[in-house]
Amino acid sequence: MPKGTTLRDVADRVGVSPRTVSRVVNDEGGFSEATRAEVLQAVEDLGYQPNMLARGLITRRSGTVGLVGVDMTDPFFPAMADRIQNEARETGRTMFFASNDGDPQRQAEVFKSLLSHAVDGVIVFPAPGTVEQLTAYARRGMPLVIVDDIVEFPNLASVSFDLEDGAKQAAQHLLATGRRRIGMIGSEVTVPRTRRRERGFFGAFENAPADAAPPELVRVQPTVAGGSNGLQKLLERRDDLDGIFAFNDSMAVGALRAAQAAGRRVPDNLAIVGCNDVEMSGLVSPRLTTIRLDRPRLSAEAIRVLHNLIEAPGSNPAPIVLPVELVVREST
Amino acid sequence: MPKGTTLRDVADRVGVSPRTVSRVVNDEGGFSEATRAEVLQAVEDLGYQPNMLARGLITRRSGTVGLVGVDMTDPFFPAMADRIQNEARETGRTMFFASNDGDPQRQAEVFKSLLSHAVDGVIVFPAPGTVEQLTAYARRGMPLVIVDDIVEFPNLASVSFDLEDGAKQAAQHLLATGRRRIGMIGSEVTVPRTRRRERGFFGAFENAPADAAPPELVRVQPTVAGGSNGLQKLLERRDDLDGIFAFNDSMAVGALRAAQAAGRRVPDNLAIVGCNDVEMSGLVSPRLTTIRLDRPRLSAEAIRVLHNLIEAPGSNPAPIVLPVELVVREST
DNA sequence: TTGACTTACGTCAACGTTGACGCCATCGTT
DNA sequence: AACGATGGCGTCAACGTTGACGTAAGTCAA
Repeated sequence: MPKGTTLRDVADRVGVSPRTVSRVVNDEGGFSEATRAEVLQAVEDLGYQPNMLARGLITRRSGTVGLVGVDMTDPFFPAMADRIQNEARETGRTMFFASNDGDPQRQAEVFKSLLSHAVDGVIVFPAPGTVEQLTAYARRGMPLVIVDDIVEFPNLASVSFDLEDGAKQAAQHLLATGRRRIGMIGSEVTVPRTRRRERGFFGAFENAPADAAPPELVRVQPTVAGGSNGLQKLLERRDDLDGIFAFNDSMAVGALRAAQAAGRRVPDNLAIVGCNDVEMSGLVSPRLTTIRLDRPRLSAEAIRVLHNLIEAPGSNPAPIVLPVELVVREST
Repeated sequence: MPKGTTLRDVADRVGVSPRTVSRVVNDEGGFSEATRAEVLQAVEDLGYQPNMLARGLITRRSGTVGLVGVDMTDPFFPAMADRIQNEARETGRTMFFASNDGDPQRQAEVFKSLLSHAVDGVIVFPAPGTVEQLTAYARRGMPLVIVDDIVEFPNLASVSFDLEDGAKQAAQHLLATGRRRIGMIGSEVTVPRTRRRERGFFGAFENAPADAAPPELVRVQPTVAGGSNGLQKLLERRDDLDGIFAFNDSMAVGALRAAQAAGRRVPDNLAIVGCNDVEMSGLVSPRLTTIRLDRPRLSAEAIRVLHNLIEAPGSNPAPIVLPVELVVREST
């Protein structure tokens, strides 16, 4: 990119020093109304745009934020990106966008490059097992918002859904609707945050009716196929199950299909609760009872706390855990 | 963000000048093997990361590219973003991401900020009627790739699908399968690039069988509802239509629904061809015959030509127009 | 009238890096 | 032995901006 108009060009045209132009452009005060008008006119005439690289070099603020996702093609991710980008624009920042593909190595590369570009802050969906990697960046002074996990650290905020409670609600709902032999199809990817769903699920049985059987758990791949597989495994283990909680909606759909293929009627002799409320869950038949996550709110909170962190470097905000809601549809 | 490790820090530790460290880091040559090893070791030890702001200030290359879309939540957009981001990373660049919401004003703001950040190049899905706005940036020296339109200008490349030919193929297919009273549901948003589909459609009738009726055209909103509406209008105008080409798949789905609601059997007494091959088109019943676009290829070409432009500033590459393919399914 | 304050600027250096250029050994050639 | 070429550095300035500080003129109160 060739040279653009600089403060000096504007200054020369008006007949003041570059410093005065800078003051006007940044509205710092310390100039007369007449000067202000002249400078702004010249800025307009010359099409002056401040050079963020030069500005950032000295202020250590580049006017950028980063969004690091796991996989851009994840269906709900673009919506989040859109919100964050719009919000960033309103505070005069431009958004970097990258994905870590769930790979710690790759995430490290991404963060290196973001650091190189002196981003003002980053919202990240962490790759599995990278909390340490991320806190290291927070320690170096990078304002960071971790989504989907609960972390406490200076310069770092975390925003997540209360899926422990969601899982508990799901299990309680199954119990409350009379199910007594309940299994969970969990994910074989077990990082702390995925464990929480299992914790909530088992927690619901602490004061369960006396005739409730001990809950069952299998762990499979978090996919539709995994869900089918998980249901089969559960039925092999105990073929009189009457209630299922699945780790996510994809797995619930898989379980639903496998149940129907095995001749079970849902919900009559098998109830299924999913988790995540992706669009798919309302389209299958029967429509899936699931845990609804308020994703727009998650985006909004993430941006809000990121801006707070940028304004108050080094602060240590409490983790934000957003409530979730059980949506009862046809599968229970 | 606080101060990080600089060239000077590395230089002091090794006992050379910052200039030498710079040479090693950028592999410019002009240093001994021993020095090189020492420097790289120190870089490693200190966790040195070059400051792209400082580097960009002097080289006028910031190591960033921009991707400007119309609407991030557009279903196929994230896939494109993903490819571009991955490709950019391989050439050591980070990707800015923004949307113009189809609004020229907003697009102008986005470009201003990208210019501020001295992006090395931008791939843009232009907001309607903004070709002039964009060529102005190309003239200022910003390497630009315009997607979905055909533009010739220095410093600017364009990549699009040959939808004129696609529309022609669609109409020819309808004719070849015996349809003789054919209508097109066009878009009421008519910028040059949307007109091309109409041109191709009408072009197919130039050497049509003698018994083919003159083609009909209505223009409606490019949505599912618009498609339904369009079909009704066409049938009011001429209720013996036996073939429809819709501007896009959403409209084709709308037309399909309206046709079924009006008691037509598709394809028996009304054939419908869509355009775009979005996922939806293979899921409706009957599955839609449509024009398939090779979007991964589009992404790849866009990135390729952008890199060419960045390497050869001021060049004026020929517009790239990618072939499209008619996919015959059940609706014809 | 004086001195402290304020307003409206200007000057200078610094941010971290690279381009341009210079310098001193060392080496091979004639 | 003298010479040019080359390798391996270092020095200096510049990129465009802002922080820190200086200063001259004007204002106001005592």
